[in-house]
Amino acid sequence: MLVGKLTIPRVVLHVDFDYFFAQVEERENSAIRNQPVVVCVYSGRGGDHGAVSTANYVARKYGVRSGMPIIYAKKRLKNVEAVFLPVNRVLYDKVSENIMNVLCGYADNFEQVGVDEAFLDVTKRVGGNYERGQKLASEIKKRILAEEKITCSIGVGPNKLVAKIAANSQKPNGLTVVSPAEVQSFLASLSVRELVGVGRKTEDALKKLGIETNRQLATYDVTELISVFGKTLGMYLHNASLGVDESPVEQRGRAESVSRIVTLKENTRDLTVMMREVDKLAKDILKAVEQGLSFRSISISAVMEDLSMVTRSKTFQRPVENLEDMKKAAGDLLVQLLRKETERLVRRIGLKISSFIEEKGQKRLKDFDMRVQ
DNA sequence: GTATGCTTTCGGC
DNA sequence: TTACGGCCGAAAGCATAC
Repeated sequence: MLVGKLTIPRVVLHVDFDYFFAQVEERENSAIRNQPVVVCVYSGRGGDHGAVSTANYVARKYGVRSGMPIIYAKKRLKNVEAVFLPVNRVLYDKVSENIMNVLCGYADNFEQVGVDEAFLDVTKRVGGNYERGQKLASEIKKRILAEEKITCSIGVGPNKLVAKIAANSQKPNGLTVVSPAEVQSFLASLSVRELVGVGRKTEDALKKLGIETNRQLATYDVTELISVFGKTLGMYLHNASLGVDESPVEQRGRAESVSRIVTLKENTRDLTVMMREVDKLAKDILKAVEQGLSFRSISISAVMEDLSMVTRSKTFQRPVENLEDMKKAAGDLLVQLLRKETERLVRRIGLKISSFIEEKGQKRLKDFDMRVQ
């Protein structure tokens, strides 16, 4: 108890850019502000084939959602003057970079998550004070609006888990502060599904124990949880339900995987046609991977005509050396996959690499440098 | 048993 | 009535190691 009083609580911010891609488009053309704006990924099949990436809140009012087929969104907006735009990743990435640079300047520790989210540990600069934390969050919102004309939603809490749930609780343009004293009552009534680490299966398993809310999870016997979910997940669930999360805010390293996927011109089972695409994907992936980095895992995925996805992957003992080896492995996996999938046609084809390792020469040099210092 | 690593599928944006 | 991207990391299921 004494320790608790002497320890300064952490102050962590989760910043989430509101309906990011569509908001950037609104910014670029303020005339569309009050109309439904739907940012789309058009596939290579022409017309309105493709899916919705992001929609602004005006469009959401009409039921438009991320991942929805474009044609379906159009139906919902047929009586309204709506704006459909193709994704412009180069632009969004630039805006994201600018904002991330601003955010970075406000943090003791900074962790970017994807293109439109970040965690900031600001404990030191606010002296563990939540009123100052709230002020800082408010200042950050103003600054981002001033510099980049973008609104965001911020959650403030004693750790990443609570900060993220807080940010999610009020959108768009929200600011939600959950001080350490408020954590338990804030979480109590929320579904366990809000916790990072609880997917559909875990949710179902918890439901079987009669647990649906964090309150129920928090009061459930922890040894019982461990006997059902194992030590790691059991302890995690217990702590998370109480808003306890010690994971540090820290800069992420490189991505753990790099993948590309493409929609075929038409559904097929023709290996030659598919390998032509795999060749392009492989080259594209290698271009995107930094020099001196190699990988041990290759995965091929096929989205079938009914949109179900099937994947095959292989992890090698030694790094994959070149494009030829990569294509060979991918081809073997694809053949393997098609031997199992004997009926359905393939609609989309994807390739992924993972299990990255520094190349030997480089690593040794780095280790040596460390040692002589 | 639990931890760890690999494979496959899921889900958020 | 149907309709459907691209990317990432998380989740889940398993096999094997400890």
